[in-house]
Amino acid sequence: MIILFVDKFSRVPIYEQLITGMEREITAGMLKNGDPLPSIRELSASLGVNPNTIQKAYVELSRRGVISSAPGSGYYVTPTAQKEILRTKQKQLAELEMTFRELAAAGIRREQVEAFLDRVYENVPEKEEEKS
Amino acid sequence: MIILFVDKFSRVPIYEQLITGMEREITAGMLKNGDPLPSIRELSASLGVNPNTIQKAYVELSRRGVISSAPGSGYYVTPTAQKEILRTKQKQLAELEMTFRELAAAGIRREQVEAFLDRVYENVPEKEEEKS
Amino acid sequence: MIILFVDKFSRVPIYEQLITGMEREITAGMLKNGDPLPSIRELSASLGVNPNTIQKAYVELSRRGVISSAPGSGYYVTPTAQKEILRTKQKQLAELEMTFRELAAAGIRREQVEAFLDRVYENVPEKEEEKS
Amino acid sequence: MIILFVDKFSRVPIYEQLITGMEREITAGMLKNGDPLPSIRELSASLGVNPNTIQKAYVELSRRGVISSAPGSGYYVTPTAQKEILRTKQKQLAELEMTFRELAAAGIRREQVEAFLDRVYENVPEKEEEKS
DNA sequence: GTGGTCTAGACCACG
DNA sequence: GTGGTCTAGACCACG
Repeated sequence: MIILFVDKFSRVPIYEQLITGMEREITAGMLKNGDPLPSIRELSASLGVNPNTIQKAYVELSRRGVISSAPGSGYYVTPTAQKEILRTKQKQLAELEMTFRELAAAGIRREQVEAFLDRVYENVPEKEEEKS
Repeated sequence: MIILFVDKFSRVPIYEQLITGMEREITAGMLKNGDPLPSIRELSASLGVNPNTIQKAYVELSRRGVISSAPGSGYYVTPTAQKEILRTKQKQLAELEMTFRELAAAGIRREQVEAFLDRVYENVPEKEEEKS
Repeated sequence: MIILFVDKFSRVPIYEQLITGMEREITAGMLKNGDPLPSIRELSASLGVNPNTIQKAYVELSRRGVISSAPGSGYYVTPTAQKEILRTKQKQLAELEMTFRELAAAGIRREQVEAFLDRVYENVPEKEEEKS
Repeated sequence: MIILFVDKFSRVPIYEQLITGMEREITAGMLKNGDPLPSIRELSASLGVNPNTIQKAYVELSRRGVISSAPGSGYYVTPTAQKEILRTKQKQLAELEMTFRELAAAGIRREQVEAFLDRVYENVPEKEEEKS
């Protein structure tokens, strides 16, 4: 059972929230290689989100190689999903470099960032190498 | 002499670029307590940006307590500017917690983040206590 | 049905009149938690006020936590709207302290202020506790 | 010795601050019937305020009958100053009626306003009838 | 000169 | 449809 939430008041577009949510389901192992994704109309109904918005998220996830559509039978998780997600996350990290330079320049010390990371990484399990 | 650049084609709104740029000028010590900012019209002309856009940035910086307007006379850096900037940057860091949890969950290991931080913090001078 | 009036010739800026008017609608119970506000274009048309001016008011109300924008869908009254409005009004009262000290110093006696308050508070209903 | 302060960062125009300040000097008895006001150039120098701004305040105070100019010899306090000041303050109070209605409608209870007035009126001496 | 407000109109992303 | 950003240009009060 997939659990996704969308916050329509967020400045993050809903389709991006959907992408992030699906990626989370996959990295958490709730959705595995070959598993079917909920149909667009199903997810649209359960989340109260416009079908076009679901569609947009699915198309983008397909573009990234995380999911794939089998004509007539919906979307399913690809074998390379985990790897592709990791790749986009690494790109995201790289894009934060300018932001962190600003933080550092404003006086935020590395120790504070380390404390922040301690919070983030507590309880993060060592990810065994899964080739999925 | 203030050096600001704006990229009109960036997906980051111009007024946000201006806010970040002014904050950088202040944290870098190019603009100090009591210093006047360039007038709206002046900056508008030198950057080729509409005065309304400059004003939007100045108003937001005022709201944050970084600058203050003396109507009829212009905008000035407040005594608490450095502190207010640090405060907003700390808030920005806190808001990145979810993002980093996603990165961690996707398999980005702490060592990789530390390498990232090494790059960010090389050449960041120890900020001496400035009381002004 | 929302009833707002703006006086274009007032020395009070239109966007401030809009803020006060919306707050009045909410405190009067005409707009409740979760209710959508009129869209910017709609209100612009019905009041004969430029959309930018409407937006300026909406943005300030958002900043105060009274309303919230759901991009692509519109603005909505927040659950905490009543509380936030009360908070800003209390701040407004506090800011009148200097003004009243001047009145008192000039010889306006407390009895006269009490008579003034009698007029203000006649017909003000006891506000029952509304949890929403 | 007259003590006036102006805050160039206030949204209250400087010339209004000057008017209020002069009225305060008079109601406090620092300036009495017939006393000369500081010359415009003198006050301009001591406050660091544009002479035109001082002039504007003096003209408005003259209009209200609080001060009067003797051609060639500057401005002085009129015999009716106290009375005129009281009159304008009463008008100011009346103009606050709408504001207070909004406060009341938002849920600010009369008891809270009374507490506010307690603070304002503590230490306000009973003003004996001075015809000046 | 300065900032503050407002209009008119355009273009964009998002749903 | 919705809001968000931006430009161009005007007018005003204030100093």
